[in-house]
Amino acid sequence: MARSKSVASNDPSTGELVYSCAVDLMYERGFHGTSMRDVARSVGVQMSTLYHYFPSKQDLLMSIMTTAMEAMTDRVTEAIAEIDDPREQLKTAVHAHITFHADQLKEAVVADTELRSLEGDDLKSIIALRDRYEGIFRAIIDSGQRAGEFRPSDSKLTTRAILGAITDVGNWYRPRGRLALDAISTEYLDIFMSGINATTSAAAPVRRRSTTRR
Amino acid sequence: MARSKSVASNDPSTGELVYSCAVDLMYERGFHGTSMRDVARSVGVQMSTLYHYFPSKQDLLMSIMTTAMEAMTDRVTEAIAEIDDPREQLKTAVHAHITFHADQLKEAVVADTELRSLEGDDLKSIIALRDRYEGIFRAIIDSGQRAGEFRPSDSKLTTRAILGAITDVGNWYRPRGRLALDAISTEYLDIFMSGINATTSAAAPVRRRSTTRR
DNA sequence: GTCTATATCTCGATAGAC
DNA sequence: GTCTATCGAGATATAGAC
Repeated sequence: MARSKSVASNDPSTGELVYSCAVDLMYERGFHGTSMRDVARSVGVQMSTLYHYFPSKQDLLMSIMTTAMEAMTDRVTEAIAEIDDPREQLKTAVHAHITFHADQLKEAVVADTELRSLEGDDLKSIIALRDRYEGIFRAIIDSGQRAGEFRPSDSKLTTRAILGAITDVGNWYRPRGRLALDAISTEYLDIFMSGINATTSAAAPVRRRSTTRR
Repeated sequence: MARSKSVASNDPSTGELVYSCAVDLMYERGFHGTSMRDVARSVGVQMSTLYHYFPSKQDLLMSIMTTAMEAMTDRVTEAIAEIDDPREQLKTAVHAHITFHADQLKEAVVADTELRSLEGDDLKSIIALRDRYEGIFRAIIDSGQRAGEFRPSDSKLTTRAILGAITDVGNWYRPRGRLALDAISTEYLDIFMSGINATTSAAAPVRRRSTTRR
């Protein structure tokens, strides 16, 4: 499990390895379930080497969570930047959120679940990033309601319902699983947009997924 | 924060206090973030006293998670027992899940989030309880699709979408919050049943919540 | 930049008196 | 059933050589 000798040219640096091994371990066991000894063993260095790159375990977590939250925010912001229609914006934002959770699964889950391991200013800082992120989705819901495209509802609650569902994808998604990523986000979108009822939308197509796997 | 002297007659026993203080602490800091010393201090006894009631910290967690999962399963099972219509069943099951997360918030969140702190047979045991619980919801979705009341979809994914959203309630719900419990479950149900679109269900009533708080 | 070595503390758990 | 006392392991973090 430890690092092997470099052979190719652009191997990850030790600093990058510390970061990524910490992400792996904290994804599986959580922050408090992961010791700096575990991280060092996983990287293949002595514990004191970790402290050359990060001043403390808390700092290591902050680095992971900040990076993940900002990457996720950038991804969604850029995805919807050129779109005006709220329905298309929501579709795109949901897809971006889900694909981020798929291809940066571990970072995303750590960012989603380790708020309670932070204290003081660190906690405030990440809460601010989270609120900003939720605000993107809520703004879409609000604008859709103002435009009459979405029915009136408590937009904060509606936002939480959608984000709760699509963030949960990180709790079960596995890269080589049964479902293609597009199928997942399409199905979620259908539920949010039209619900599961058969009667109120008789015109809804009976869309069946192909058997394609990614 | 420690226990004060008993005055009334039916105070909780020490064993019950160990359990409930552990739930409180693990809800706030997680299993690995909570030490047996923390629990003992919170109860107001010495650490060795805890081991008179629970043979290990793992066992204490198992007791909490098993109790919570079984209580949640019983609650939903009993709630839908006399109901035949899948739509009514889903409505009732969602309401039961959300109210359980409201009035047994801490136990529920611990049960929802500490799977990764378990190992071996304990892990298998709780996974079995979780699968059985998800199975209740999936059976409702399946029967609704067979009856033609719900549109065809991947029922496993649909179940996860719904459970993901309503389980997330435990991450933000606070007893004296802005929203009444019934308003929360009604809004979630509306989204699952009919979606957020305005156009596909022009007949949908513009239901506005009263300002009542619980 | 990585090592050896260690300081200091807290962890889960137990022995045994009362 | 609760206490005092303690064990051995493992925690975060640092000092200082190379």
